[in-house]
Amino acid sequence: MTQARSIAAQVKDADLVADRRAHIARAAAQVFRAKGFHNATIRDVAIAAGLSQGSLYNYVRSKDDILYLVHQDLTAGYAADVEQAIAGIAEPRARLRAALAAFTHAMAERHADIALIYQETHALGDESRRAVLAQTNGFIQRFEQLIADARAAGMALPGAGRLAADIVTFLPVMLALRRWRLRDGLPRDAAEAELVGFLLRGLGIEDTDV
Amino acid sequence: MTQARSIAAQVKDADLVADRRAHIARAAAQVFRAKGFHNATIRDVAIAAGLSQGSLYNYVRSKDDILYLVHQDLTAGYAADVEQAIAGIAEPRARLRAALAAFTHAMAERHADIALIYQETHALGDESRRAVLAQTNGFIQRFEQLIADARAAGMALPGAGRLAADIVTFLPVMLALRRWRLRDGLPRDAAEAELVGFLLRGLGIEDTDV
DNA sequence: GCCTGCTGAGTGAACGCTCACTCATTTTGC
DNA sequence: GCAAAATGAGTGAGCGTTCACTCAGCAGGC
Repeated sequence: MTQARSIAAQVKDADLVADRRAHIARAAAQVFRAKGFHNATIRDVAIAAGLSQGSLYNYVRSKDDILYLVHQDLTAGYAADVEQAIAGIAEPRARLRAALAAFTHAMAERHADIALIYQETHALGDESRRAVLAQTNGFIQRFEQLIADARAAGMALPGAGRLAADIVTFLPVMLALRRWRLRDGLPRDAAEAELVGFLLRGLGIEDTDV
Repeated sequence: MTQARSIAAQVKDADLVADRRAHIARAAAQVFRAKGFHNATIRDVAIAAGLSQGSLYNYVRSKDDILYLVHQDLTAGYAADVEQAIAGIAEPRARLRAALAAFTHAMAERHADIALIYQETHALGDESRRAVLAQTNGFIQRFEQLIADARAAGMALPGAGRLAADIVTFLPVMLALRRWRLRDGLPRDAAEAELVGFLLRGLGIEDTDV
């Protein structure tokens, strides 16, 4: 499902490669957030990562590889947030609710990274993009399952579960992509709460449930 | 509100300038959709518009100006769709419902343009971006008004109207930004209908209303 | 302890190419 | 005949990528 694309490295020490790539992904995300992918240069990334240009190319074959590493890292980041939030919860509707709240919170918290993903995914090469979308697809399917379970436990969702999973994993992205407008509105946690409320009503979970 | 940024032209005939700019915007949108803003060259745009590079620069000062024209044109496009859809409807809740349906349909219909906007707005220069966001802001405020009217007429919206306007003008964008996933799901009109239904439930409008 | 040779990561100047933008000249049309 | 508009070769800056070279650290022979 989450078919990771493997990247050949010049350097032979596998642990070193993994460490450096993680480091490169963090540094590059910072640079890309600040300047955008296209305006950022390999030199910028190398400096931010504390490497020389040449050395950088020992861990990565191209600028596209770097963008791919960034995507992988960020996507894994918010997915982990959600997993952690539902780890201890068994009741299906409470579980779904917790997942929605955690995802929504992650979108607000990581807004700059999320905006980066939505702006630059199209800049990935075909192979990289496919891999990243497969990863995202896996995440959405996780919600499909959560919704199916909640439904089995009595949630009155009208319509198809597949589209519902798309909706609940998309609306919260608003907190990242509409930041220019939301900055001047409600305080962040109030906006998060209202958004989750909207999603629950849309799904047919009454506030009195659970 | 929708503060248009004025662009100085080399050519003096104002009508000619307006005509050519509209033409350039359409041609450029086509090119940008196909190759992305950064990979598209001024040459590409000039050829698509049937102009020489030099002539293009008589109507536009920079590549940024072109992207700005594209944004203006596309944003005005879906806004006009919505206006047209609600033109003859007086009852506030029916009016809101029609606006939601029209906007949702426009997002599906114009998915490639919408994806372009969301991917490339960040590539605009500061001044251009501010102008474009002001234009979008005006559109969202239109929905704020529609929601306020529907509320006065009895819609049971919980929470703040400002955020609700953000939500209803954001969720349908999913039909453009998640096309890679939705393509394999429900047929387009079924997806649109379900999405509108979700929004109405979220807003507190019962299907039995109106 | 010391010398020698080897390994492999690190370096950054240089290459080759692309592209936004300019401008001297030509064409158009009134 | 002249002002307005169109032309497209030219310019120079910028960038991803490469590669010939450096050098720290280690193994092994004596």
